[in-house]
Parts: sequence; structure tokens; C-alpha cells
Amino acid sequence: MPTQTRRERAREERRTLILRAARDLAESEGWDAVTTRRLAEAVDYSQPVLYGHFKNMDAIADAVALEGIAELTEVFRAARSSATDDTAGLRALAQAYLEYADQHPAVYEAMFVRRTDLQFGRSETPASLTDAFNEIRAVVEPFATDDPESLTEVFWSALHGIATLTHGRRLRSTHHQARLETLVSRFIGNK
Amino acid sequence: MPTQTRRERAREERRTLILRAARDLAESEGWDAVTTRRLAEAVDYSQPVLYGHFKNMDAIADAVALEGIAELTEVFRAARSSATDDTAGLRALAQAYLEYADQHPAVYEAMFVRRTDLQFGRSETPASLTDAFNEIRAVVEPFATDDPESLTEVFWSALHGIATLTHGRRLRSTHHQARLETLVSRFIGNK
DNA sequence: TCTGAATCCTAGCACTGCTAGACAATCTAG
DNA sequence: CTAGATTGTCTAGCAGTGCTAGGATTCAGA
Repeated sequence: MPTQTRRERAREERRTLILRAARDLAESEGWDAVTTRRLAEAVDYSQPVLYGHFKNMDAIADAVALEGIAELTEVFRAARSSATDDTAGLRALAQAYLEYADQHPAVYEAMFVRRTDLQFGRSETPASLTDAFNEIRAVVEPFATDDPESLTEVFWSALHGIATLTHGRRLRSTHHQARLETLVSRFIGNK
Repeated sequence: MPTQTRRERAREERRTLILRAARDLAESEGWDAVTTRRLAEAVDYSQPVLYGHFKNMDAIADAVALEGIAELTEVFRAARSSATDDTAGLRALAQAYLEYADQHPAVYEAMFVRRTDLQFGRSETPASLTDAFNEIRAVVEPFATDDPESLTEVFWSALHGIATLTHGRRLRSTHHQARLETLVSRFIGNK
């Protein structure tokens, strides 16, 4: 039935409209500003409509997070493919990571800071989550001596720490490049 | 006047009572559960009393954070003094850091995750903040080749990343020790 | 005991997430 | 084309939030 599919398409469009509005609002005014009323007003519907698409507000943030992870994975791929050797690959990914976090703080927060129901380490983990992790792993692995998984986790943690502490104004607002180089030098093994 | 001082002492006691209640509530049910009403009930006063001691709820969390930073600094000192050489010092501090974050997640969140008005890098930074940072710096410095400040920031970032990603269930729930050893090995320079 | 000051609480505002129930639009079947 | 069922949407409301104005109460000093 074409009627049904048209309806479904309209529904799908409205879903993305909501996500788009939520993301824009979060990026411009922070997640605290993303309330049901403001979001409903932004998409020109009443609040209950939101609950027809998402279980609750947290589910909206989770959906934005999933979108962001797919984006981030693409950013990683681009960074990796632009590099000519292993060291350049590591540096490019690190730089790309910190840039993404800096330019999309709200999406970054939804992905890696906010409390979320998304399962990261489990078997039901969405493929996109493991995809992103594997991209990091790919650039870290050449420098691993024994346990690439742990090394990847630690490298990611360092990037995450730099991103969040910087955003929270807990690190010096300068020396971005110095921190990046310091991090990279410690992971390529002091050559 | 002894009357005045007794009053002031009572005021001070109530202030610490509030902080104690806030901290306990946050640790047992999370910061979302620390509302003015519940907190007021816990200390057996009405909400407005809270505002006689703190500008707003965020100021209460900030006060808990300051307390925590003093605690953490002591933990650092103990870890450092228990170590016999530089490598052991680095490892001991890292271990102590992650243990503290794991055992006091709410205080940790107040210190390093929640949005805060506390100034970290500026001149008006409370001394306790720089004290804690300097403790980290002290164990990192022996392994610095050129820029100890940046190296300290990166080491702290890695610890912070591991702590928060672990708490948010974004890293494997196992391999704690492996991550710690991996981190330490990268900072002592692959000996 | 009386007076002025310090202290504390009740009540309320504007906001939050979320939902029940009324209403309107649309599709289906006769 | 119409009657009935199904969707879709909105209004209104609940229980909770941070925070505050203003009145009641207690207390200190004369």
C-alpha cells in the first residue's frame, strides 16, 4: 500500500526533524535548554508528539549520540586515509578527535559524557559503536607490544580526558598543540 | 562577644551538616536526587535555609568539590610518600586516583565532570586546586623531557578519561589493572 | 518585660518531564 | 457517498524542580 509507506515516510521525516532540532538547540544553548516544550515549539508540534517517536528525552539524546558516532567514524576514516605512515595516522586521528569534540560539544557530550542507555561493551552494542572503536584501534595497533585492546582504551581515554577537561575549562586554554604532540609522542614509543 | 561566636559556630556547623547531607545523598542516589526539598528534609530545615548558606544548588556541589579536592590531595601525598622510586610513585598515584574516582563517584563528578564555576587555570584559582595538580606534576616530572606542564595535563587527562569512561560503562568492566599498567608504561618511557 | 533584630517557614511563581482524555482528520467498508 | 473505525494531534493537568517574597517566630540586649 503506497498510503502506508507515504505515512511512514512522513513519520520518518518528522523523526529526523525532531533530532535535527534537538541537536541544533543543544549545540547553541546546551542540553539544559533542550526541554520538551522548547523542542516541540521548534518543530511546531505539541509535546506529546515527541513521545510518539521517542520513549523520553534521554532517548532523543541517545539518538543524537548514535548519529554523532556514525559521523565520528567517518571523520576517523578520513583522517586515517589521509596519513602516509603509522605515526601520521595516529596524529591525524588524535587531531581529528579533538577537533570534532571542540566543534560539536553537545553531540560529544551526548556520545561520551551524558548518562546513556547505549550499551558500549556488550554484545548488543550497535555496530556503529564498535566501528568507531575499531577505527581508533587501527591507528593504535601498530604501536602495541602486547595488548592492543587495552592500549586502544587508554589512548581513547587520554583523548577523551583532554576533550572534556578542555571543554570544562580545567586545562590551560592554550597549549592545545603541545598536548597533542605530547600524547602522540608517548604512544609512538619515544622515537 | 561569646554569643556572637556561638552563633557563628552554630552556623558553621549547619553549613557542614548541609554539605555532609548533600554528599551522602549524591553518593547514594546521584546528583539528580540532590534537590532542595530532599536536602532540606535531610537536614530538617526548610529550603530557604539552604540559600542562607549557599547562593544556589550549584554552589553546594562546588563546595563538595572543594572538599573532595583537599581529600584527593591528601590521597596523592600518601601515595607518593609510600613509593620508593619514581616509577612506583607514578603507578601509586595513578592507582590512588582511579580508586578514589571509583569509590567516590559523586564527589569525583562534582570536581571534574559537572559544570562548575570553580576557576582552574586562572590566578584566582583556590590554592587547593593547584596543590592537587602539583602533586600529579611531582610524580610526572621525573619522566618529562621538555614540557612537564603539558605532560602533567596529558597524564591527568588519561586518568580522567579512564575514570569517567569506566564509570559510564564505556570501557570493558574488566582489565582495570591492564589499563593502569599500560598507562604507566607509556609514561615512564618504555623501559 | 519590652523592643528591635535575627531567624525561619509558609506559600507561591515559573519552570520541568510526562500523560490522560477530548477532539479532529483520515482511511476502510458497505 | 456515507458510517464506523482508526490515526493523529492537542489541551489540560499532575507531580516534581529551583528559587524567593513576606509574614511569623524566636532571640538578644536594655
